[in-house]
Amino acid sequence: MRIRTEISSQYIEESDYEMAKVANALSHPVRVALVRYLAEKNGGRGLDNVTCNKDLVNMFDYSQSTISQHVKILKEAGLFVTEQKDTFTYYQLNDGLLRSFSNMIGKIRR
Amino acid sequence: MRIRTEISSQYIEESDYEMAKVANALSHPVRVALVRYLAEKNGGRGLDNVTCNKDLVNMFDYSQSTISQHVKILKEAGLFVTEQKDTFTYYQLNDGLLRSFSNMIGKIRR
DNA sequence: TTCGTATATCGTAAATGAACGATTAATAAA
DNA sequence: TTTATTAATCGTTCATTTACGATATACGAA
Repeated sequence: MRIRTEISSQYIEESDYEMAKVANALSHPVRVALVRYLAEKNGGRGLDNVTCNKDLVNMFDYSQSTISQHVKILKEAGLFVTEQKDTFTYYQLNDGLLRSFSNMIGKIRR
Repeated sequence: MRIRTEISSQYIEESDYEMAKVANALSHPVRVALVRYLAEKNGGRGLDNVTCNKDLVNMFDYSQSTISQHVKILKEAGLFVTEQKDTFTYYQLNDGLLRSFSNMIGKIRR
């Protein structure tokens, strides 16, 4: 996402930037699948059911570094939150942001 | 959106590609604003109330060619539909796709 | 300590994206 | 016919993205 900052249109709102940020995180099929996988795996419960990086690498035919980078993008957008445990990094989906994103779409539509 | 096609993960689904395609179209704040503008301007009524390219160029501080390119991306994703009338190109929002996109998010969340 | 495992990060190549001015094509107005 | 307007497209420049292998770090196990 490369955005011009010098001149800002009077019409573009802060919420447009927020929406674009989340949409950007979801703009690659692997990242959509990663989100879906986490949503299917953990229903918002404790860490027992949460997925670590290794799981994701095994799940997708991409290298470890590529998965790590996709996860980083999801984290930076706020869709993934992480928790460290020994050498493992556990991921959880930020369902609140996903809901908020959905609400933003709804707001545009009505 | 640049995607590897040779090796396809067993986990990535067709719907992930569809979601990514729409998300990609919404991954720039100007395009989000364009969608919002059309949604606000036309409530799905006739062409009288629909917006042409010139309107958009006046609304946003971007060059005509840049707006045209953003519109093209929205059209290719299916979010904008167009109708020609004289030298004017009128745009309308494909609300059905926006709703369907929202539904896909809902499907992931539950 | 040494080895293996787990992840993040670096560096890189190729592809794509963003923004613009200039050009083109098509119609309307003069 | 000439001129102006609308909007798409071309060509260019520069930034970012994607994917990977290699490296670095950090911890646990042997």
